[in-house]
Amino acid sequence: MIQELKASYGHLFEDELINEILQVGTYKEVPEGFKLMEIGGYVKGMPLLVSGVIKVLREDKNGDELLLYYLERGDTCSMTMTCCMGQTKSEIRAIAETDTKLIMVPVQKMEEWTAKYKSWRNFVFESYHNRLNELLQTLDSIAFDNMDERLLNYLKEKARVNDEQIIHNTHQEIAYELHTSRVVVSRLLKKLENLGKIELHRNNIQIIDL
Amino acid sequence: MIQELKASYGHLFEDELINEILQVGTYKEVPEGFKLMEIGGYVKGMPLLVSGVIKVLREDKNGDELLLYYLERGDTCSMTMTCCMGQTKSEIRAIAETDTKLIMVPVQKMEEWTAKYKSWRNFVFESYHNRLNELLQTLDSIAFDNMDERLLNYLKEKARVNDEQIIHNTHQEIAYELHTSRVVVSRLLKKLENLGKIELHRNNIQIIDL
DNA sequence: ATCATTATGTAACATAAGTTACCGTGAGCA
DNA sequence: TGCTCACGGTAACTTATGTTACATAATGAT
Repeated sequence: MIQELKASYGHLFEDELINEILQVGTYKEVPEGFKLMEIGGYVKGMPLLVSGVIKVLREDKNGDELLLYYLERGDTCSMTMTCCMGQTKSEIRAIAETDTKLIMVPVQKMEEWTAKYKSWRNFVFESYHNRLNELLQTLDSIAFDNMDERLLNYLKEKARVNDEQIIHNTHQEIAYELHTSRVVVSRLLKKLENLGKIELHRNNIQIIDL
Repeated sequence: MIQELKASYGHLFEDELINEILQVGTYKEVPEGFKLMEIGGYVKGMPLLVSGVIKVLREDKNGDELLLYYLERGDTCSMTMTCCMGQTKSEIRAIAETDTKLIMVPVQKMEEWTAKYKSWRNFVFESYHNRLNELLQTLDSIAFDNMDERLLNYLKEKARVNDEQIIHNTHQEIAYELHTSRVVVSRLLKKLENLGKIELHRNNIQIIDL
């Protein structure tokens, strides 16, 4: 755990804080698809992401989803922080996009460290900053872009976080995360294929040139 | 200034912090329509809202706007906070929806007080929490609702923050804040009038029963 | 090999929203 | 009074997206 922690957070936190984290934090590995947080659920710990990717989703009245953003190494979940503090329920769902390693820190420490460590304060504020900006970007995309642009962004982002030129998803799954229908996704993907930007295969999409 | 501050924040902050705010803060009154923050602008102070309403807007590539949410008494601008800390530019525009009174606090104090005062920490975190949730609600509305529902929400929210049953806006202005066209707004407003929910007049809308 | 299941392709149609155009009305002003 | 102009009403049309339906292809299980 100590190597993992230092590798991802050593440049951010002073040694004393690193030691505190080691004492109270618990190391956790979760497989792809693991649900880390459910809407309406209470939060007991705050996750520090060591490796892997977590996708954060929002749900509509019918139970359908919408992808908000990804969390990556060095990130933490701001929603969790706010929830911890206020003892309120989670507004989002968090699912491991890939196999993921993380360190869980008990909620109480969060407040304590904010007073005690400047580096922790910076980390927390920067974290909020990043999450707010990512939410804004998502909102831009939904409010201002057509579905074809959103799909293109989705493919790019997915390829980036997974560091792969092949998207391992069905059209149905993509439709679900973009909150649209399978037919629409198939239609637009076919257009992208005809433009030579991607190649469509069963269960996966090969990115040629986005 | 001291009465204003105590009235809006006295129950939140300890006396010592109130005194610090009085020493370094500057009292400001701005008229309706005043631009408090521009996209791309740097932030020198953090606003504590004493009275009035501020609307927070996002801009698309073409320079058209979208209303994100309102700030009210007791609120502060989380975007400002994050910007201050990171010395980054503003991602949003803030305009006084009504005549507004506020106290501006220099950025440097923000960090200092976070270490020093528990009540300030709570205030800052709660503020982030509220803003994140409001952004999520806005996002829900845009991602999941049709324009008629968004319009309805808009009217309700506008009536609420201005504490009035008459909306003093042209259809064009409403269209602008919802990021749609005047014709669409007129069309949907007429529907609402036919349903007996509102009455349309020149330059204003009388709310009957939303 | 046969069959069931799942993924994808595609047509045909429905609907919400955006666009263009034109008109009437009321407010303010010369 | 009459002119101008901003505001709002509405028709007609386009486009993006959602929906339904069905066909075909790939996969895996038996």
